[in-house]
Amino acid sequence: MPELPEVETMRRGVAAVTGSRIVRVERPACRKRPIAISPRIDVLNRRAEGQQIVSVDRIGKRVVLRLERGDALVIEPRMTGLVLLVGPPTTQHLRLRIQLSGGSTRELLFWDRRGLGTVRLLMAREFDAFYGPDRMGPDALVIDLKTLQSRLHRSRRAIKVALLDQRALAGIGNLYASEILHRAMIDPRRRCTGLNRGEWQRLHDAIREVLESAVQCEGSTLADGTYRNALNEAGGYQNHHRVYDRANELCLSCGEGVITRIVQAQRSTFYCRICQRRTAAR
DNA sequence: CCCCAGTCCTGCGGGC
DNA sequence: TGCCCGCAGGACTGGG
Repeated sequence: MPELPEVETMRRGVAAVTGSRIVRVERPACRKRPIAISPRIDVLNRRAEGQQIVSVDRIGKRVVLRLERGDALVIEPRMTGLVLLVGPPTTQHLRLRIQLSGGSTRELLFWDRRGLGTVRLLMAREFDAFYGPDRMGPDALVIDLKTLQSRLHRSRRAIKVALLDQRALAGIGNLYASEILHRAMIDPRRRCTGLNRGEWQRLHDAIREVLESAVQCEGSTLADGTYRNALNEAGGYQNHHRVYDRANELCLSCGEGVITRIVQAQRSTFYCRICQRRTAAR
């Protein structure tokens, strides 16, 4: 679930580790199947030990700790992962403990209930193979209209599906894709090729507006309560959701349309049949 | 190029 | 009451 706003909140929450040094990275004893860590933890430690963290960045939906020798420790929370500075929600799902020195923070934690998250230490020359421009599009928070349009307008896919393509633009996931298209008043089933100039403009505005508000609210904590910021506090943007997980409820914008749930590319899409009326272009 | 189905994983809730 | 099954969707892979 963590998408751009949640991961950006995590990044900001742990940015204070900048300047600290990595003492040791360890996997706490955990009855669950271990998450994917590369390279092996002993090799990772040999490379990372003693290195200073020079910045905490975000690339798409990942938190990136840049190290002084050019390495990058990339944390990918996927569905249920959290990057934390304080005690985790449960000890049994604590996956990684990064011990630090030289700053105000003693340790940085990675917690993940489902264990789909990954952690990898990449050397500078490896980085682009994983997260270079061939693999990751421009960040959704800063992409400009022309770039957005040029990256998507030739695609024959439905716009909702295309927005999830991290090579086209990075950061949007299933929840925000529905919210963005509702704000832009575009039917999620429309093909990219059929969108007109005004619709691209509305889409670009909506991407910016939805993601910026969600970042301000520190992300969305859904009913399962999993997502938390670095201090284990819930986000607030769930109170601003207009369509996500609201199937069969009335649209909060027009007050008449019923929110419909459909499945696209094996994922739920929510939209208002009235606000997001399909046009002839399909 | 694009699309789809399968894979990983855990906790929850519906149905019987 | 208890158990099974399907679902949630991040990213990736293999096949058409």
